[in-house]
Amino acid sequence: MTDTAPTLIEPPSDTTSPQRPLLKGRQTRAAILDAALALASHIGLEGLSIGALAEVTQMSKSGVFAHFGSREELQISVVREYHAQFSEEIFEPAMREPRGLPRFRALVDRWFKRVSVEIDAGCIYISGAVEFDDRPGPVRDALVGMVQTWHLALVRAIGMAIDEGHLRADTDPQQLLFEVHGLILALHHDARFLRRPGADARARAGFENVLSRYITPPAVAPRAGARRSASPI
Amino acid sequence: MTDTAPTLIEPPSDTTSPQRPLLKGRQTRAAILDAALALASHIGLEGLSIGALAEVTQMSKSGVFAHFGSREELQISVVREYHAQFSEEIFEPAMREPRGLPRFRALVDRWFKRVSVEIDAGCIYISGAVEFDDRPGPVRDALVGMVQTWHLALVRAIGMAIDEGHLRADTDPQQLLFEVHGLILALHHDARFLRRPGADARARAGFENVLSRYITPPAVAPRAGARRSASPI
DNA sequence: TGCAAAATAGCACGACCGTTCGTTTTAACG
DNA sequence: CGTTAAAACGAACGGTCGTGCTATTTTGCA
Repeated sequence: MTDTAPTLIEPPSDTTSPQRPLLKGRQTRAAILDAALALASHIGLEGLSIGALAEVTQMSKSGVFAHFGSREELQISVVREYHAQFSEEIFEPAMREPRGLPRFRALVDRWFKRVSVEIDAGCIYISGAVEFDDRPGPVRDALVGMVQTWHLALVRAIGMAIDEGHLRADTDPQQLLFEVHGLILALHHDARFLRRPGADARARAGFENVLSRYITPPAVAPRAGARRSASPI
Repeated sequence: MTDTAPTLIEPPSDTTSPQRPLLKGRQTRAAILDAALALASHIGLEGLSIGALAEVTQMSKSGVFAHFGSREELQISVVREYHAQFSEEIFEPAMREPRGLPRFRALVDRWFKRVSVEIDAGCIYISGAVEFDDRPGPVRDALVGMVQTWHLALVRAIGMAIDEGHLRADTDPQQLLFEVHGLILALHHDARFLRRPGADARARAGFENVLSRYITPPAVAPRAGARRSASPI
């Protein structure tokens, strides 16, 4: 293990040395993948069609197809690409925050932004989860693996916040994650589907509400059901 | 307005008098719709195909098709059918509970059950929301309308709980709904997609957590003149 | 029982799907 | 340069899709 920047991505088991084959074909593959990601964000992974992709990229169907070998491999590549972007835009910057509550807050904050602000790019983790919850196969496996990786990272961040004393010692990290994840999903639902304007504020208010129950009480006798005042935020 | 049992369904504007055409065709239509509902629960509304439906119901494609006139009308019919079942199994029984917190609890409890226990029938409101968040048209409109009807019913129930003094007077019904809806979505995600065993318990624990923040404090000096009855749990 | 209408079947259509194959263009490199 | 392999194309295949037609069967009712 060398000392690299934190990432959610494990190196792809590097069988072929990637030094030589950096031909021009790679960059068209990247362009196709970009278009595929945008397309899948709108119509879903199952809606991805090679024909539509060829039209967007101004290529022939067979030209697009050759880069992936099968539609399923294309879908998996899109999932991996999304994972990479997700890691780069959300996980890695947040990991530069100090461990504990600030880092957890940064993770959730960027997650909120990603789900709500990005109008033209629905979250593939969310849409994929619904599309593939009853569809076994490699695509579903890839999705599950990456969602679990991301959830594990959040649980770790919560654990650190407990260790640092920012969150109560009896906090159940999985339960906290469940509740926060619910806010993300409700935000996605209200913003994208119902197109309600205030969804972002609702999610953030909900997050503060959830957090207030897990944050360490300042210095009060721990009586159940008691209100708590300000704390290290 | 006659005094009917409470329902989420408004009468279908009855242009053609439905008295005569109660022929045998109606019940095959109902059978098709049942199969379509089961099919759509697995592969989604977009995955519904008339060919697959014909195979399941042992009919010809054109025979199935004739009952709806178009695929889109079939999808809308499925949404309406789901809405009717949802109203019958969740809304109507819960409306027989006493108004206030018990009724709201009953609504949420049955909602939880519907999303988690029913293994072979994913919630079409949830899958439809993801499938149609970027797909304008009559199907999306129907989905949005019915989800909003259901949410409105919940907001009304929350409002009654506030009026009854079961919930704090400063409760924001929309915010409470947002947080509870998040728990539903997280439950759906964890149970159906990740197939985590404890999702149901997490959702219920989360509900109690959310509720504890909105419930009227038991016997503290009341600031505003809000009436309260015996602690309704 | 007979008749009209409703319900279903059968067939064909154009469009799009993923995929294969052979050819042609393009890019990399000595 | 020329050579060679990679990359892209074009056409075609079998298949499924939704949707029109026209028959044929079935149903409800006098």
